[in-house]
Amino acid sequence: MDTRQRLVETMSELMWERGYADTSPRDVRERSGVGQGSLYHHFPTKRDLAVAALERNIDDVLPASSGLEGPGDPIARIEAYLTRPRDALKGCKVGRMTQDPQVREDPVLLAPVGRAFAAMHARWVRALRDAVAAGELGPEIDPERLAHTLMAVLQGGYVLAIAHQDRGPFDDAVAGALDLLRAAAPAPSGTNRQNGTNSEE
Amino acid sequence: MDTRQRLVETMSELMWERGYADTSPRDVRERSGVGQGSLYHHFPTKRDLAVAALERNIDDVLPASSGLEGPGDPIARIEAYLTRPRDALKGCKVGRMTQDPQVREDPVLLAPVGRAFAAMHARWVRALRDAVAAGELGPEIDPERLAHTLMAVLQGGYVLAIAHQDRGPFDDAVAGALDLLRAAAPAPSGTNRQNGTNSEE
DNA sequence: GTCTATATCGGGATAGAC
DNA sequence: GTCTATCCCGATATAGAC
Repeated sequence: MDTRQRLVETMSELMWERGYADTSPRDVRERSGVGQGSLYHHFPTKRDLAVAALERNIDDVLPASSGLEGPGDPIARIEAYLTRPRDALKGCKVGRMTQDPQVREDPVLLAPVGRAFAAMHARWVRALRDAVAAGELGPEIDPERLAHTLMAVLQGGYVLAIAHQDRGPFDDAVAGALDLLRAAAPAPSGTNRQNGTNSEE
Repeated sequence: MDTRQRLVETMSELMWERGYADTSPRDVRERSGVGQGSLYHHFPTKRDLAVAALERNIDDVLPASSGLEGPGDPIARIEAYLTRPRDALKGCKVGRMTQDPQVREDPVLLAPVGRAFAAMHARWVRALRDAVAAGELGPEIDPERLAHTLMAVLQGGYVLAIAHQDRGPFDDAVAGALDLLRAAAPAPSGTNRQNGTNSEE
């Protein structure tokens, strides 16, 4: 791995762990082993390095959601994505940035975050539309809204987990959302949840 | 308002706006107009001031949720609390703390946050239990879980709003949660949502 | 490209007079 | 209780040699 890559990689880690404002060029140098001259050769400012690191973190997180558009039963895809393993106490690499004062105030840093959330939202919307089309969610469900709701459950779940220093609340938040999705499923007759197939009666 | 109060008040504002790590004693002095000597007379360290400010912010936020334990229809109380006016782009005074690296690492600062979330959770649980008891939510609903889910919707809604620099996603997240709650309501025969009273048929 | 040296500034206090 | 002065350190670079 070349120097530039090492810098980006290290900055990405630190931004996940400590955010942008609280990560210093010194921290990056020390963890990466890259010297002062090299750092400022590759990235004229801390902010430039942060932009690269942020893009990297986004590229790291977005692909994980590709399963939402997968083939397969829409609700199963949604459930699979919601319950995929996550380090609840570390939080979201991307969502975290929204709480960093120096990121919030800097359109250049905030823009990629906005784009990433928009891309996630689009995926959610497609999956939820599929679920409505498949009759797994009632027609009264608005996929655009519900997409935001479910993204919020994840982002907020991290907040709860960190506040309690316990991943339980995160898991609860997700499980509660799934309970609600199942309870909201149209079930004209019989509420058998064991059989996910769309048997025609 | 005396000096000490002014310091706490100002620190509270700044912690809401910028968090703990990124707020300096200097910022506090400049906004409050309190001199250097006074500041360190009342609070030996920045951290001590932060603890006081944090408690203040918690006392500011918690009472707003008292309506959850209302009298009145449980689902109406829940809806009223979820839709109460909030400044989505500023975020939660208390939840914000969980993303501040220096707060996360400091048990003394994190503890009040954990207690506040636990208190909120308890209120949510009581309201949701009431809703189940009133037959407004199905018996398959677990109030403990759903409480975390709904708290996460709010906390995560702030994240979405800031990422998009638009309160729309926050409102969507809340509205989507309400849609789901209504869709999940037991409706043995007929799905009339206009009439929220518990008519005995 | 990388190294070492140097510079400026603000953060977070402490000291002691009034 | 409040004021002014002072201190040390780390953040964020810049300079110029190798």
